[in-house]
Amino acid sequence: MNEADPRRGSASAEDVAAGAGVSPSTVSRCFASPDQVRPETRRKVLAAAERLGYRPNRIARSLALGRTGTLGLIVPDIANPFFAVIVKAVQARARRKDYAVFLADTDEHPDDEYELALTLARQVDGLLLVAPRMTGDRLGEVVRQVPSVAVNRSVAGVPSVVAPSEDGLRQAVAHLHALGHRHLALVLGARNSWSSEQRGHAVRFAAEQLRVKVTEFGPHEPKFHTGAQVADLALAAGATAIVAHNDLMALGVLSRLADRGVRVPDDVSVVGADDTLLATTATPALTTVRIPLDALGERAVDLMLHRLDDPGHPPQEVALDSELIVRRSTGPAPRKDA
Amino acid sequence: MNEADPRRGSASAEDVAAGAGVSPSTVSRCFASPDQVRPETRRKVLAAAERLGYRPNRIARSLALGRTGTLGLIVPDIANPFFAVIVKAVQARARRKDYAVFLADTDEHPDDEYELALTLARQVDGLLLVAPRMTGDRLGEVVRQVPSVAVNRSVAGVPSVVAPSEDGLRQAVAHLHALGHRHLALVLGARNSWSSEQRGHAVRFAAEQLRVKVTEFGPHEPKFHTGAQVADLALAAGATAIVAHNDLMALGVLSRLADRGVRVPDDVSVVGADDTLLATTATPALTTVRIPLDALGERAVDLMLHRLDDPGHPPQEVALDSELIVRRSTGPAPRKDA
DNA sequence: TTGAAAGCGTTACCAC
DNA sequence: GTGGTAACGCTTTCAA
Repeated sequence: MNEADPRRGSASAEDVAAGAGVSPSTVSRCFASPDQVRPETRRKVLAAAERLGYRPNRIARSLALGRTGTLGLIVPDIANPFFAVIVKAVQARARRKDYAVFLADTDEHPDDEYELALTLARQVDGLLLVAPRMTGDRLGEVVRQVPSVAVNRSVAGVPSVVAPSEDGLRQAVAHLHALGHRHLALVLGARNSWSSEQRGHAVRFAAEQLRVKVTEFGPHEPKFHTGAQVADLALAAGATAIVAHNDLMALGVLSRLADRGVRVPDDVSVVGADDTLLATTATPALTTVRIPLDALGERAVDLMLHRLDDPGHPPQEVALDSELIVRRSTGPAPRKDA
Repeated sequence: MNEADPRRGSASAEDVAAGAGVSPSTVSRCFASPDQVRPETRRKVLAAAERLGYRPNRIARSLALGRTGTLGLIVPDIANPFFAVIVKAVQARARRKDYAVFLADTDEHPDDEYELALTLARQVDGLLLVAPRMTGDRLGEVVRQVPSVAVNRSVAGVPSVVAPSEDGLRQAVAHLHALGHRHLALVLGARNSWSSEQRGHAVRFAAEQLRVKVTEFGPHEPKFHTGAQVADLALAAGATAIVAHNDLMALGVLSRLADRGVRVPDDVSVVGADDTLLATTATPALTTVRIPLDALGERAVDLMLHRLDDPGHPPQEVALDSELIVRRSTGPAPRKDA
């Protein structure tokens, strides 16, 4: 390596060693454990490193150490605001802890998810599986290969961090009940979605307690157009409030209702879930259940790192609270006799 | 390595070699260039590999090869739908080409961006810089260290892929003009935003050609609430159509208009830009200028890979077209005498 | 405190 | 076709 040419593939520890008149070992120590080297020597080395634009090669270090300083992150769909926020939080947290993040988007494809997990397994220290859609068996296999943490899916034996929407949804049903609604439509999400099932349960249970009638629709792909589709069915069923699996579907509902001239919240109330950007910017703004997505991501990283430090640790499940955020899209139920 | 224990840190090529009664070299060849090894031998090796759950260690391979099979991707903010779509496209394209993606979110912080780029430089084959905010000097430095492609920023000497919004905005103005609008409000974005200036120019120019009056507002932080704020001003100025810097601001406009009982598009037409998820899911759906974000991401990867294959290639700038997408939020101008 | 040398798992070159 | 060997850049004993 030519000193005057600090470009691609640039200086190695050996170059720096030569430049500082020390051995490569010492250079390594200067970066790994600076206090094991005499201050004067360290200065010399650091100067040479600076001059040569030296940065330790993480690849080589990984090979020597057996650790990569990298976390794998697998999400179903980054373009989904829900996951985007989690990704961002994970990214930020990991970086604070000096970890890089390998990102993989499965496009909601369970098979790809499994393959990706297996591939990533070998090149990361830990794997963060966000809302994994793969079967429990496969998940188990992945977990056996690499330290993993599941986000937003609870599986026995797998450390996970979830945000049960029970609290928020219970609040939502209570809110609607208080407004006089006695019949609500429940719009389910994807077929294999753990969170959809869980949300369904929560609504059903809360409604039963309050003697509110529930008509269910779905499971459906949690998309805008399926929301729109369900709006008509919900209306036909006579529901005065619609609780959607997520904000996106709620927006679909809103859109279709507007097309039909049905007023929100005067004629029908609509509730979303997740409190994504979509909910705040909708017209009317969506009443929704807020999931602390950033906290989800952060806790997942923390759990992972904790686990890496202490591999003997038993699997742990972290649960965060959700809460109802009331906005314009919900209002008093229309009077029957009106 | 115990044969019966194919778990973490599992079998190496040497283990497989032992199991198959061949040398490590042969094992390597079986995966790198299978046709250079006799079918029978290959079968033996593959069987042993299967049995041991062997997968080549990418880290070690990277070190030996000097290539990582990884692309670095740096974005200002993943939670921004605009960037999220690009990330997704890059991810998908890279994976098709057997590249993994290292993701870094800078949180719009130019200094972090620079540091991250330098760090990533050593562990990826190429760097994709999306809308980089760092200074030209630093950008140059990064580019000298690692093959890079800039997305949505055009810099001399740096290969890049950009999508000027001129076309789409010209179409937007023509569209409004054809509908009878003769006075439009132009809502600018951030003060130092290259794209805001560029978009402003495009609208002004097109409007001048068609003798459409333009009243400008801003520059403003490109947020929802600033859009809402401007709506009243635009109305007061007598504009019948509002062209916003991006979809988010357009939604702000929509929201405020709804609050005031102003109908869209009957009383006022609204146009956004970027065609993010927000535009499609708005009520009414937003007429907007589509930037082909996925194509932007894909082309960036292609450009990168092309460059890696042929390092002698001169920097190239790929420009993609933007186009107007007409949706419900625009309609005929209200008649003056009505 | 510092240096020499072995090793991490793979690939590539050169013999056989 | 296949095996031996060096090399990738770093960390880490073990001696000095």
